[in-house]
Amino acid sequence: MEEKEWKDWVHWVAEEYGLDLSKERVTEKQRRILEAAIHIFSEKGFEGASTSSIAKKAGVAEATIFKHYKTKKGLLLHLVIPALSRVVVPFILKPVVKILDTDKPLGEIIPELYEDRMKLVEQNWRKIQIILVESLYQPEIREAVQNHVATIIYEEVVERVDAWQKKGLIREDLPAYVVARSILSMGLGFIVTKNILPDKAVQEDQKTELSWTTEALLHGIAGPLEKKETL
Amino acid sequence: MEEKEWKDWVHWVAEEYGLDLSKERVTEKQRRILEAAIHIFSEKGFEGASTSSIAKKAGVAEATIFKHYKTKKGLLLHLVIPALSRVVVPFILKPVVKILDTDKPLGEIIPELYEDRMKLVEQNWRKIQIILVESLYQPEIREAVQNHVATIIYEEVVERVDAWQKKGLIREDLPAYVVARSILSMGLGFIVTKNILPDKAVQEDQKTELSWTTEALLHGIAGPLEKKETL
DNA sequence: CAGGTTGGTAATTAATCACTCACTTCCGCT
DNA sequence: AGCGGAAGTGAGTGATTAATTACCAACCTG
Repeated sequence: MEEKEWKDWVHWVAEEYGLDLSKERVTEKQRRILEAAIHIFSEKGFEGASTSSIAKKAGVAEATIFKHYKTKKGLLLHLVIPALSRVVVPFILKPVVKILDTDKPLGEIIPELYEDRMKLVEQNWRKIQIILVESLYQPEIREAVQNHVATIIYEEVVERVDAWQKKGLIREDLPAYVVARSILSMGLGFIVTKNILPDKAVQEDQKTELSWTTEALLHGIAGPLEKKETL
Repeated sequence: MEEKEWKDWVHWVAEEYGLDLSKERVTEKQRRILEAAIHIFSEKGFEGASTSSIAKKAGVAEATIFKHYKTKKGLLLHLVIPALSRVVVPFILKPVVKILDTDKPLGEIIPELYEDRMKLVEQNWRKIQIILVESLYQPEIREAVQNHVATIIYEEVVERVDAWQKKGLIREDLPAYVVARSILSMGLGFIVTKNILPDKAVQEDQKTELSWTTEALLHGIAGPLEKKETL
């Protein structure tokens, strides 16, 4: 189902902005334009980046950009759309297969998931940054992120949690969506603190840090004198 | 100590950009310029906002902006600096007094802290958004956020956790900074999901949601069949 | 009321912006 | 070989940009 909605959205954007997404043929110069655009957009932001600076960095005439992408915003969307689908699909599909065919305890599965999701984020960081920032200013991108990325990831996690609850691996006295939010929050918080406070908030090697994080997530931070609330 | 460093930074910025921060006297028109700038910067981003549109929204001649703030960036910093100090100080000072003179259990203290920190974020959301986005592109702002906001908040939380660990309220087999990261992560995750997935990720009234979040934080999400890792 | 400071502005500036046009070059196809 | 369309470009376009100028009016202060 999400597959269909996603294609609808892509099709809508393509029509709205006159993008030609059908031909996958990209010339060398087009590749260089996209690469230069990723760098300059992520360094200066969409509005702060000039098409002339992108052309210069790509070693291409400015008119070439407009030949292929019609407008500056068209160029942006040509970056964003493939990046979204390339991040969404692995986020959704990989955990499913990975989890369904193992019987490892959560204490091992979760840090593994965190680890390769973080690798994905690191590899695509520039693109992700562009998408996050521009989703604040461009409604089409915001809607795509909300409806075609965040929602789908979240629902996928909720579904997994639900199954785990039935197996007794997760507490059943908390709603599945609260548990899902907790799992995602701890991962997000790890990434954020690792990037803005590298030496304060992440002091050991990543494996150790992730297993501590998982331990806190699974069994909480309360000490012996803090009594459990009755739900 | 953080007080001194903060003032140093403000002084440095003021000198670097020729800002006059000494005179607190603001005329009516200056107030309207700042207000218009907050709205337009947060809607279009710094680069996307034109000084002429700010002037128009403020009902002021464009030259008036430059009379007072010298450059467009000067105007930005005149927004950012007071906003930073107005967010930093309550974030740091309020929890200390609030916690030191109560003996409530963490199960009550933590949701209260989350709640009024969230109120603070909501009230200052436009300014916070500007600061976060521009810290990606403007090194001075990034450094201020890292060194004068994030670090200080983080260290404050670590200090609290340390004290709680000695009282037995928090597990002692996890490093204090990991616990602090967990507390901040759950709060951040709550705010983020509440804003991008309002109806999926936050379904009940805020009080209930916060107490569930706290419960997950304090006692974990693991079920009876997930055994505790030996640390 | 002379003299200086401050708040405010209309008009203008040079630079830069996204984008277009007329044109050439390249390449696959028959 | 040669045609046709796509790829690519140099030289601009008008509009908009941040910032400056030169100037006015209202204020204190002595």
